[in-house]
Amino acid sequence: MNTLAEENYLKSIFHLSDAEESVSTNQLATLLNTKASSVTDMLKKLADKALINYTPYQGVRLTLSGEKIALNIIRKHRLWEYFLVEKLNFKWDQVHEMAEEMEHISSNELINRLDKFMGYPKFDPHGDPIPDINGQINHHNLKLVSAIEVNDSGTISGVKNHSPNFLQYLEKQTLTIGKIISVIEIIPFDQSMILQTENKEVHISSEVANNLLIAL
Amino acid sequence: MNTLAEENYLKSIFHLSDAEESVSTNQLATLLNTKASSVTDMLKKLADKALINYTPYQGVRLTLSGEKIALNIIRKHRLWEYFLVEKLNFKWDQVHEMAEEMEHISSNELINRLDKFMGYPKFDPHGDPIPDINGQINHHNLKLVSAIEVNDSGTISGVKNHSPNFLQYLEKQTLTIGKIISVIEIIPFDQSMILQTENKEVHISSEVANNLLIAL
DNA sequence: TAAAAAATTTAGATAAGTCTAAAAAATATA
DNA sequence: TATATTTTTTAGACTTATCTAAATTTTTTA
Ligand SMILES: [Mn+2]
Ligand SMILES: [Mn+2]
Ligand SMILES: [Mn+2]
Ligand SMILES: [Mn+2]
Repeated sequence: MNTLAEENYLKSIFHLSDAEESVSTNQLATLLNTKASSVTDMLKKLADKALINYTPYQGVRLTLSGEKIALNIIRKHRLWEYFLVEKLNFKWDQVHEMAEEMEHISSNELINRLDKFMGYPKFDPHGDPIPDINGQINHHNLKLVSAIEVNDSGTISGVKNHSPNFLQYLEKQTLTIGKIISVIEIIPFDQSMILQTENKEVHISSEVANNLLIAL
Repeated sequence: MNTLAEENYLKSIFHLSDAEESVSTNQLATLLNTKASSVTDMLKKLADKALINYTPYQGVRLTLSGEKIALNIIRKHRLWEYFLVEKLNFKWDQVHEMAEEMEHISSNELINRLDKFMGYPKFDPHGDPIPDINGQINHHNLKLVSAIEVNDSGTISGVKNHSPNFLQYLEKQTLTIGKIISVIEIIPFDQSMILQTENKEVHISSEVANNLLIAL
């Protein structure tokens, strides 16, 4: 199988990938908190294993088999996060680091039984979709709160930033997954927003609005 | 903290330790499926970290802090095995390899919550006692089935061998943890034994009797 | 479009954990 | 108790994943 380091690279390439551009060495170095030269070494290894398409200086894309592995790791990560929150009563800001370790437990039989045990959840505690056993993801159409307008309302459904600091702040403002909000006012000076939540008015900065996802 | 390899060495030293003798390099090499020279290297490292007392050529013993770490890993191993059997419905012969990986998940908060979630079980699926949060073990007094006599009876409470082959055999003979048996006859020629189980008579070899533990 | 800047790769080192082969120490045996 | 055998350690090498510094390629900018 693949080493822990290889799995982390594949997952990071997946997260950085989009339809247009390929993923650069520096993007990976930043995300993985390592040096560009280390990334280059690993890219050669992953290319040898046919998990990525890599042309020196041209960045990298996952092959189909690389993407399959990445999706399986993300599936494991999100199912373990769900387990930690729903079964062991952790808060949503406490589970990411643990899941970073647990996602590398190799048994697929284990993860499939865990999935069943929890009733096949579709989203993790941060609103991210959980890939099913075949790697299928249930995308839903989310917008950044910063991109909606006064009087628009909807359900908070995801976060772009997963840092404990941010998640704890949202918790305090009752801006958590599933909560319904509407936009009362947008301050032109700094693009900060005044929101109506289920129980109070909340004033959020544009940075916060830029990292919060909503289903209209 | 400690690496995965260090944790596995500490656990193995613990399992091989007894009151009298210290653990030898070769014993460790055999159990860990590695070479004696590799063991020597690691023993130096663990001694530098004050986790073992090591004198070249004289074998090794855990220090108090080494033992604490070993017991914590064993606690994790056995709690995860319990989880896999009781919550995810694995059989007792399927869980050891998975637990070998899961015992290295670092969070103690996680394992303590898992313990609570499962109702603080005292024994793992193989009858082995689960150390509590302070490393205390609930020893109970078990005898090898090979050491008891005709007409003795008791409850099957543990196994010395954990191989899937052996466990599957026991399952087939309904010689599983908690079952009550009594000795009908011991064949002098080969020390094999005829046992009365709850629903049938079973004839077991002396090898089997030597790996099965009973509470009288 | 040539020079400067930025991004990426190569070269050479290092640390952890393993190995084989050889040397040294401990133990068994005659 | 000397010699043979077994056990253990040492020496030197290899692999994985990382690093720094230097070289190379690409991109930007004047
Ligand atoms: Mn996460
Ligand atoms: Mn998540
Ligand atoms: Mn086990
Ligand atoms: Mn067990």
